[in-house]
Amino acid sequence: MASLPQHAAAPPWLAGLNPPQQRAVLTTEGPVLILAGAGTGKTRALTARLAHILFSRLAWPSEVLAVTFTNKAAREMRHRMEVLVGDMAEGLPWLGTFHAIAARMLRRHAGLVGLDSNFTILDTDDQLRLLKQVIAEAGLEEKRWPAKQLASHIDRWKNRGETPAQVPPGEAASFGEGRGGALYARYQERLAALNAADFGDLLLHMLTIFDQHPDVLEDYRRRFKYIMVDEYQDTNIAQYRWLTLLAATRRNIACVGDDDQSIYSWRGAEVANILKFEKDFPGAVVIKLEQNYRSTPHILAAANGLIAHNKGRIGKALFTDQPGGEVVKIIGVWDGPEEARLVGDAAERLAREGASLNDMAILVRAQFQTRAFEDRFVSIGLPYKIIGGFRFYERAEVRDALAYLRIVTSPNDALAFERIVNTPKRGLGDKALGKLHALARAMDRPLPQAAAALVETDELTPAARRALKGFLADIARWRDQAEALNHAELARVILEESGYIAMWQAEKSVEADGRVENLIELTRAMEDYPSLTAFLEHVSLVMDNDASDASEKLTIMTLHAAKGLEFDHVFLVGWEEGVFPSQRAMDEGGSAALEEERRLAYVGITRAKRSATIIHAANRQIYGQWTAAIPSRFVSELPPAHVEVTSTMAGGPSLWRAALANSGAGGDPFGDVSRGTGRGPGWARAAENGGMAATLGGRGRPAPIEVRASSVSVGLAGRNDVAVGSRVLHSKFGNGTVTGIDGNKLEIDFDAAGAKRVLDSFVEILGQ
DNA sequence: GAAGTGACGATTTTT
DNA sequence: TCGTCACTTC
Repeated sequence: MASLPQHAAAPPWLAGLNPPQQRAVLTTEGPVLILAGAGTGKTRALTARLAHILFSRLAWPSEVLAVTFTNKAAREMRHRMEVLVGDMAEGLPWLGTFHAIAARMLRRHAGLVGLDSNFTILDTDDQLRLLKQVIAEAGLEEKRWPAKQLASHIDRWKNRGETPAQVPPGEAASFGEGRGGALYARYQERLAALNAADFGDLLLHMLTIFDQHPDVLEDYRRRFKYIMVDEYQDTNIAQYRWLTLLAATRRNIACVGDDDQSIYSWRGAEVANILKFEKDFPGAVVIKLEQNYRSTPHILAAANGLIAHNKGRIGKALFTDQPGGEVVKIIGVWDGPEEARLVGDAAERLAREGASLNDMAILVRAQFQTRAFEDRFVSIGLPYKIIGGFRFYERAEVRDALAYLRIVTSPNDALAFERIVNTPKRGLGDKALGKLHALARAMDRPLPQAAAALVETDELTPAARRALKGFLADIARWRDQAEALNHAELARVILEESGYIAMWQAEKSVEADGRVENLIELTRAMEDYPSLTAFLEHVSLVMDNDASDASEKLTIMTLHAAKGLEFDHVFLVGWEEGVFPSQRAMDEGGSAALEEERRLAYVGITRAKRSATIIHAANRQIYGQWTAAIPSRFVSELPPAHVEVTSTMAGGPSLWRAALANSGAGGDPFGDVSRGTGRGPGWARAAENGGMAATLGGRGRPAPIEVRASSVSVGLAGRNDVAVGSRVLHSKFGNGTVTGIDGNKLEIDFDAAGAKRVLDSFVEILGQ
């Protein structure tokens, strides 16, 4: 208490903040909605606000609830707090993701919902396997009623905070011959029996506890003097209810968000939450952060102009003090491969001019678009990384390894047991496992206990019995060793002795090598945690995979994954109707979905600090079909004063102008393409012999340099310098011998990577 | 229990 | 088109 900030001098945490940011920091009492546009220093204001509360002794660190969506955001906030307030940040026990905080709470009150405080947190994979069992048990056909679909229903219900009893009957009936609700209820029973909770349960159980035990709620209400929420536009109904319950008495809640960046409605996020904030919290102060510190004026103007086409926004307009800058480039190209070539060239040019590849990103709408870029960059040797796809802890081998660890720490973890009982193969097939399941059900005991009983009987064949007995003995031995060994060491012992790592080492493929590496990395990562339990809690809640790689790489990722990031140079590719905005999204969600797609475009543009390049192709291969495409409607929604439209096609600009003026059907130049030449192999040939050019109004352009569709006949795209037996070099897989030729595809037996099919344009002949 | 075959379907993804 | 998954076949 010695040095309370003086009112006369501005406290240090306000230094460098603009007036609205300062207001966001200083308005601590009562509900506050901070509308923070892209690049307006949101995190900075949020951390300063937290520092202000702590330094001004308005609350102790343990009395502040600060919630984020991702671990990354939580980590970043904690890190910034450490810089601002030093040690005090360590005492911020309630800074974390919704799930991490809810899990922490739930462990304290688990008994109130029939769980033990050491309950396991299931991930999607466990959840799915459990649901499969529930569906099978109900006598439903798995084919007609896929577990995945039930999982998404249950997810949706949980996102809305609905227990089985609260699901609207009509909706519950829509799955499994009217039994959706019963299946949900049964699933919850099974979870309770397993002493497990899925992600959705973490919050749902807390809501149940708050409803049924007002004293618990009251306790938290008293504790949290200040509540802060990041990315408020992404909250779902359960999170919203959880927050409003906690904030009800003190009403010191500050929500930060941007309705224009709401892109997760398909995951249960309710933009409505942010739109109705003032209604929920009468007297709320609304602060808009609109000064952008990231992008140049043209980029901002383009983004503003685009998002202005959305209705139902709170409304705000970003501005910047920055001068000058380039306009947003819009480039029309012939097809996907050309798009990749163009981006590759542009990236190399920027790199030559001194830019770092780390400061460039290609943003795609959907994962399938990454492929063309990967192909191109592999062939020209441009370093790139693709963000997304499988995360480290979702990989099968990592999950198997974790199951081994789980079965050692929690003897009754049936799901873990089931996962690895026959991995590696121990000769325990369907028959043996069937008996095991039957016994477990008859005994009404967890699987591992049934296994212990089963080996004492003659039920199993001698071989199976021996195998199961051996496996149980292994587990018991590891459990004993757990006390003596450090947990990372224990993990290594387990992976060795179980034969698990040997199983992958025995397999000669690049994937298997990668898996072995992942297992080694896993045991290494364990060393960063004090105990096995701490590590397991970490992996169930902190599923991110920050592969820190020092080398410079161009980033390829989805628009969704790019939210919150920034790059000097951004390439926005595939801006075609159907691709972006996504046809599927629009089919499913109508005009609301279109607006969300537009917000996604807005997020994309606002990632760019110095340059934004939008590309659209006239022809695109989707699911193997060549399709003529017209430029995205978003292209024509960009304010003309801030963009420059070009095309790489002869006679292009005028055609594209026509397309821009009328991006609907009728007048677009590519309508002719689809009618005139159809699709498939014929297309490529037409392009080759000029037939395509003719349909484009006689102004031909050279055929695409690299038509690589495998449907193109050998004579067109195949190369004649390779033969079976040729030694070749591939930029990704190294040296190998050609074992077969199929058009422009080669079958190659790589020395290191094994047999693969690759495109001939990717290999270099080494001589016979 | 491995390997081959045919049907199917295919956004966005965090925890 | 291509990858996944369930199911057949040796």
